[in-house]
Amino acid sequence: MSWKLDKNRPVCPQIVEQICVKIANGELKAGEKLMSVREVALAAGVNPNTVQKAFETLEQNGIIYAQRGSGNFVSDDVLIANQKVAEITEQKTRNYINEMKDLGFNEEEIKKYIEVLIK
Amino acid sequence: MSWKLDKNRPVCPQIVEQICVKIANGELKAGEKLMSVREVALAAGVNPNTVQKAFETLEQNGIIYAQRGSGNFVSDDVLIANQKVAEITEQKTRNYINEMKDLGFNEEEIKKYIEVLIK
Amino acid sequence: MSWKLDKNRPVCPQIVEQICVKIANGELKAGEKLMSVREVALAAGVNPNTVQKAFETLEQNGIIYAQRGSGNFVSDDVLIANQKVAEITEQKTRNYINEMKDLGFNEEEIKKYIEVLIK
Amino acid sequence: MSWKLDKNRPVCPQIVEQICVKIANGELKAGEKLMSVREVALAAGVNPNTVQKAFETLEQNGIIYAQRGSGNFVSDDVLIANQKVAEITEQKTRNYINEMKDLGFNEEEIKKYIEVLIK
DNA sequence: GTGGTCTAGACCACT
DNA sequence: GTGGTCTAGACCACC
Repeated sequence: MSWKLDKNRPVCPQIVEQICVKIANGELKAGEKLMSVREVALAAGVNPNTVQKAFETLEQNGIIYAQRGSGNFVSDDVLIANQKVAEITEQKTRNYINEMKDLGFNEEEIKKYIEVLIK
Repeated sequence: MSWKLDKNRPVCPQIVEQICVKIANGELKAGEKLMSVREVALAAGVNPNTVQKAFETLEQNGIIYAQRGSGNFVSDDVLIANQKVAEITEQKTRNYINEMKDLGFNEEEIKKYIEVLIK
Repeated sequence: MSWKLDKNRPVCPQIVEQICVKIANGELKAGEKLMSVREVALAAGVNPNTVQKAFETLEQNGIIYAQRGSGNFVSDDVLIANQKVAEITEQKTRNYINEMKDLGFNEEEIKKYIEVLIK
Repeated sequence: MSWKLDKNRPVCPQIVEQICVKIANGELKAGEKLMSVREVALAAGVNPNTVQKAFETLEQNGIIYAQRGSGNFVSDDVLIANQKVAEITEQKTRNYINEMKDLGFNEEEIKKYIEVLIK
C-alpha cells in the first residue's frame, strides 16, 4: 500500500481521495480491513491525527466504517467510493476549466494547453 | 470593468489575476489609470483591504505602479503582466494534471475528460 | 437466553447490564451456573474477550463468582445485582434529563416528549 | 454567551448542540457573526481545536458558514438548526427509552421513573 | 485578527 | 493494539 502525498496541498483530503481510488480500482475490497490509523500515519509519514480525520470523513460518507478496538473496514457498498471518485474528478476538472476561462482562454485553447503540458 | 469572483476561492489572488488578464488582453492599456481601491472594492463586493493587498502585490511585481494622491497606473511594460498570466496558467494546468494522475487517470483519459466537460 | 445488543454502543457494559437484569428478574437464579464465555460469545455474536471482560467486571462487583474448571455462577446474594440495575437505571435517567435540560427543555416538556415517543 | 459543558461527555458534540440550540431559540440570528474559534475556546475552557472541529461539523450540516479571515456566520436558513435540535432530541430520547426497555422496564415504569427523578 | 491545517503527544474505552 | 477524543502549540493564507 503506497502513498504519494503532495506536501504542498492539504494532506487530509489527499488521503481520503487515495483510499477512495484504492477501493474504486479494487486494491481494497468490500469488507476488507484497512491499515490501522497508526500504520497509515507511519507509512505515509503523516501525523496519526491527520489520518484519523481522513478516516472520519470517509466514514461520514459511508465509504468505510469503524469498529472500536478492531479497526476500520471498507463498506460493503463499494459503489459510494466510485461515486466519490467521479465526483472529485468532475469537481476538479470543472474548477480547472472555470479558472482557465476566467484567465481568458476559450475551449480550444484549454485543450491545446493541456495537450502541450501533459507529457 | 466587470469582476467575476468565485467566493469559494481566495479573493485576493483572483483580483490580482483578473487585473493581469485585463492588461494582457488590452482591456487595460499601458500607463492607464486603474479604478481606485474603493471603487474596485465596491464593484466587486469585497473588502477594500483585500483590494489594497492585491494592488500591493501587483506593484511588487512591477505590473502597476502607485502615484501618491493620484492613483494606481498600469506599468509601461505590459510584458510583465503577460508573463504573469502565462505563469499562473502553467501552474494551474500542471496542478490539475498531477491531481488527475494521482486519481489514477492516464494522459489520454484526462484529455477525453476535459473534452467531455468543457462545453 | 437471548441477547439484544446495540452495535452502536459499547458491547461489554451491555453484557454486564443484561446479566444483571437476568438475575434481577429471576431468569438467572442464585447459585445457578452461567453459560460459558464461549457460548455467550457465540450466541451474542461477540468476541470472547469482550465477554470475558464483562464476566470479570461482574465478579469484581460480587455479582457472579468463577470456579476454575467448572464455570461461572450467580452469586448467592442476588441483592447486589438488583442494586446494580437500580444504579445503572438512575444514572441513565439522570444523564438523559440533564442532556434534555441542556437542550432547553423544561421538566414538563421532557415528560410530554417521553410520552409521545414511548410507544 | 454562556457554555455549560459536562466534562464527562465528549465536548465537541456538546458545543455543536449548544450552538444549534442558541440558533433555534433566537439567541443567535440568521447571518449573525459567531464568536471566533479562539474566543469560544477561551470562554468554554476548551482547546481551540475542539471548537474548530465543532464549527466544521456545523458547517458540513449547513448550519453555519465560514469565511476565511473574517469569521463564522449563522446560515441564512435557520430551519436546519431547528431540525438538528429536533433530531438530536429525538435520538437521545429514543436511545434512553430503548436502554430502559433493555433493562426490563415497561412504558409506564419509565414514565414513573422520569417523574420521580426529574425535579 | 480569523479560519484552516498540521504535528506531537497524551489518555480512554473497547476488542 | 485499535479507534476516539482532547490538549498544546505551531504555521499559513486571508481579511
